[in-house]
Amino acid sequence: MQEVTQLRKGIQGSATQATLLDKLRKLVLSGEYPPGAPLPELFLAEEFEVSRTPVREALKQLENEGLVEIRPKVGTFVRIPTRREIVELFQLKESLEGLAAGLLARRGPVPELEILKRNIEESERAERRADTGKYAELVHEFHWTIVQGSDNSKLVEHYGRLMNQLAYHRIVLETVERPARMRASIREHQSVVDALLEKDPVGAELAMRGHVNASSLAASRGADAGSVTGAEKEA
Amino acid sequence: MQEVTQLRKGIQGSATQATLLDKLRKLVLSGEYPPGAPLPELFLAEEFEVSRTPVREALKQLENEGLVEIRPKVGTFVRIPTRREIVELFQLKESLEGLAAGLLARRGPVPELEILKRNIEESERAERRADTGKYAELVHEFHWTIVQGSDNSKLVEHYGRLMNQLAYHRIVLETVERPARMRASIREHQSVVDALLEKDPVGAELAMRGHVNASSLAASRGADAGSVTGAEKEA
DNA sequence: CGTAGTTTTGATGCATGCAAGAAGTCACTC
DNA sequence: GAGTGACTTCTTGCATGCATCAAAACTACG
Repeated sequence: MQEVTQLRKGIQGSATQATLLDKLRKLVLSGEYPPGAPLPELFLAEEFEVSRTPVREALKQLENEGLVEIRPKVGTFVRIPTRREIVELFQLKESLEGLAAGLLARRGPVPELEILKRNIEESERAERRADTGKYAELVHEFHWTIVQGSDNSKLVEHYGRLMNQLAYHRIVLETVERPARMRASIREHQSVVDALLEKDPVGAELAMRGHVNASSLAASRGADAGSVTGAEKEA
Repeated sequence: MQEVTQLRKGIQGSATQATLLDKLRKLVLSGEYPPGAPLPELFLAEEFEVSRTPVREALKQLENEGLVEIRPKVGTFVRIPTRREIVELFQLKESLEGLAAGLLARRGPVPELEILKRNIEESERAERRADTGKYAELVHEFHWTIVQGSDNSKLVEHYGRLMNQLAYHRIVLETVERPARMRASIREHQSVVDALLEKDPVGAELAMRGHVNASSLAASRGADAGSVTGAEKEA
């Protein structure tokens, strides 16, 4: 095993660490390792055919991102999220996306606007086809486009962290954008774009915040309904 | 040296790592290691009388916090901040503190209000005495009290990261709350508290954002004036 | 004198050994 | 049978060695 590793290191360069972190993050986010599951360094090291050292570093990073909990001298575990945290994260989401929309509106004519318009059209098609998978993907894109269009790298950075923590709760949230809300959600997207077209920062921010808020309300209601049932589906 | 370390480990438990991280962070934030300075693992290891491993972990953490930059296979360096980043961070600060003020206003009667009122009184005294040190400290406290009063742990967490990155730019920013702005700043604090007393979330948020925005404008103007001159003062 | 190729240096990235500690297990006592 | 104590096991935390690689220094050549 040692020789194999050495070889791969020689070939791949030091992309090992970043790759490893990504893999681990994906496994936690997807629920492959469910909340509460232990993540022993040695086990993961063998799993990924590296030594404990890079695994350790990756785990520390994940702890920093809020996905796992390291109990000193005991072990690392996938964090168990609380409902309260979800509410808190949605409050943050609202604020950050509102900021992004406002900044984007201030930027004048930007390519993002075309992308958003097309996104809405596609969303409508997906809604008509009742293609919830495609729809969810488009929603995700819509929000990210606005954030990245804010042209504020620090905002993007913090938003990314936030979304990682929220994506982690996707288990709970996947039931969210259910058909009943899809139409309303699209209308809200449209009004955000309208404000952007009119270069109205305040309007854009308010529209965005209203939208996120509405989604979050639907989300928490959804979570109340069937929270645990969908937990193992993704794995 | 090895035995000494072993001993200390036995005595102190595993508080070593957290302590080390704090020390390193402080050294970077204070400018002891100025922007651009290299941070070789071996050097730091000897400096703190530990091995490279814990140093490495601490450095990775600092990279994650945006304070240092790790160039693979080359080395770690104290990050050189750009002016643009400062603007970006202030935009985020405005948004997050606005959110916090709004949330706090929604919470009804809370002990934080008394703290804030006292803070303003003390600030006025400090202003009359032209005690800029005390005044800066009070401003810091004011803002943190509001954020922590939001009762949103995730907000506090993200705000903390943000402020670390901003504190890092303190070198540039310290010239900010100059006497000319102190009185205006206190008035703005007062209007925030007024809105809080009236349990007016929207008003509180707007007041807070207006205040942060005004500070940030003053800050960037200050930075434009004498940015580099004060750089070594703090070290 | 400038430039390309080569060597040397110095730092990181990873693997591994060892000690310390926490948690669960088992036996022993009352 | 229940509770308490020692013990075993499993895991982390840290130290250190070695291979790798980037960049600087040096040399030779045009």
